[in-house]
Amino acid sequence: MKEGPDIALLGALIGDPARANMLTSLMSGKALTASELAAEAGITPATASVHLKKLLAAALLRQRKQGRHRYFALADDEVGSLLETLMGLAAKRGMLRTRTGPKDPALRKARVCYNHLAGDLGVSLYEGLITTGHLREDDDEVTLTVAGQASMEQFGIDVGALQSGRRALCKSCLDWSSRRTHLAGALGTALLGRFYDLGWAKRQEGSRVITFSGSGEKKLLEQFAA
Amino acid sequence: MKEGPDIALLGALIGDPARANMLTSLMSGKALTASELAAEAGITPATASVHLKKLLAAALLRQRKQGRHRYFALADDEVGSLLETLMGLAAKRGMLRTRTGPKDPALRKARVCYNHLAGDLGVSLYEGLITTGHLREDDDEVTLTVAGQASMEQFGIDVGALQSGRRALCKSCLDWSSRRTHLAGALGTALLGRFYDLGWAKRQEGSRVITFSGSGEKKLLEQFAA
DNA sequence: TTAATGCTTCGTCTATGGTCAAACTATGAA
DNA sequence: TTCATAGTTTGACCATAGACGAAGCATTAA
Repeated sequence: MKEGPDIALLGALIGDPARANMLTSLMSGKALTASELAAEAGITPATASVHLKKLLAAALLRQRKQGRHRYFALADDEVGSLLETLMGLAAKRGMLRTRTGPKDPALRKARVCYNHLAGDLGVSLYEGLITTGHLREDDDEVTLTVAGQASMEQFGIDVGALQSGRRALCKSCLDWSSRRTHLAGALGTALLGRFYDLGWAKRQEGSRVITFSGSGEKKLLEQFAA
Repeated sequence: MKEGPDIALLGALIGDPARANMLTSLMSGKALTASELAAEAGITPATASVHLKKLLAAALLRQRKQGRHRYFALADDEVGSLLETLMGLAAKRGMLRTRTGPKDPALRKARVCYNHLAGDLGVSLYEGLITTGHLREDDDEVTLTVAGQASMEQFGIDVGALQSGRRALCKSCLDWSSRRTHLAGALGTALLGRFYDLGWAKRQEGSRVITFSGSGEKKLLEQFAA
């Protein structure tokens, strides 16, 4: 038996349905209160409190006190990517949650995946960037080409600043609704932010759905998926 | 509650210590038998069997039957990367396993697998026989060529007698230490027997380790892996 | 102060699921 | 054939941990 990191601890943490629901809800990047998370998981506040305590202890979540509320959010991007990886694999294996709820086609079209664009539009964006030569895919590695960098700068994204950070510039992320890949990483986040700034899209309150205006969607496809 | 992939299922699967140990052991890419995995996890074969069944059902592992053994390996690279992500995060969070155990490098070099030679030397032998045209591989079928038969006769092996038996003359066998194939079947057994007879190697008492003399190893490689 | 809300802690209950021994099946060797 | 080894299945046992209600803090508003 070798020594090494204990993945069982992490797995068990994610392996409880209530906690998994909480984590999934937090993948939008938005911070939620303890009560909201309890409702999201379908448990009483008392039980939720126990779960949140464990998630905090493992540093999967961070907490911010604000008045009588406690807001919880994913601890960092790494936790987000781990959850994304898990969802991708679960989707491929056909492991779907059975609990029914409002079926949401909007969620399938465009939503935040942690903090970048996912859904059909996210996939279109990604594939458009590939075919137009802005991105290159080699063996699961995704890189921004010179032409792509120029195009991004022109679109109002400071690629140099993004590259200087610790975070990977480009990363592919498996989309669970369409089972195809979309763009994650610092660039993915920056692009989504720019879409907000330009008024092309905005996030629906308390949901992971992103609503694009008619013209916004059109411009997005023209610009990147032509 | 939204619909989506069920990451709790995956998490719970990885969250059990015994299963986590098995998965971690398989991260080298090597295939291991059910018994070996049981030992790795520190549980009885019965319990291991239950766990392996679950991991197979979730398509986290794939299985290859080989004689009395069942070799298990990670299903694909995606499972591997998920585990790596988990280990990375666990390491960063300071979640470390403490259990330690011995690992035998001699076992890795040369050992008996049933009655034939396995380990690095076994793999070298097999690959040498292929490249020198003594063996031919077609779609998991392994056959001795005419040139190979002559060479074996010259080496002191009565191929005709082996062929008359019920047992298959040549068979490939997956090597767990290098995850490559080596030679099994009647010919594999006969070759190992000849190595013993010639004094090139002998079997260590009460162990699966085979010790080759310096000259024996050299002659083996000269003869078959030149 | 009092009341209301948000959340946590405590005590208890319960069920899920991991564990093993023993019996059984399957494959190979003698 | 008979024996040995590898692995699975079954059934019983039991520990873990997730669930809730009630009570206890903490913060805000009046």
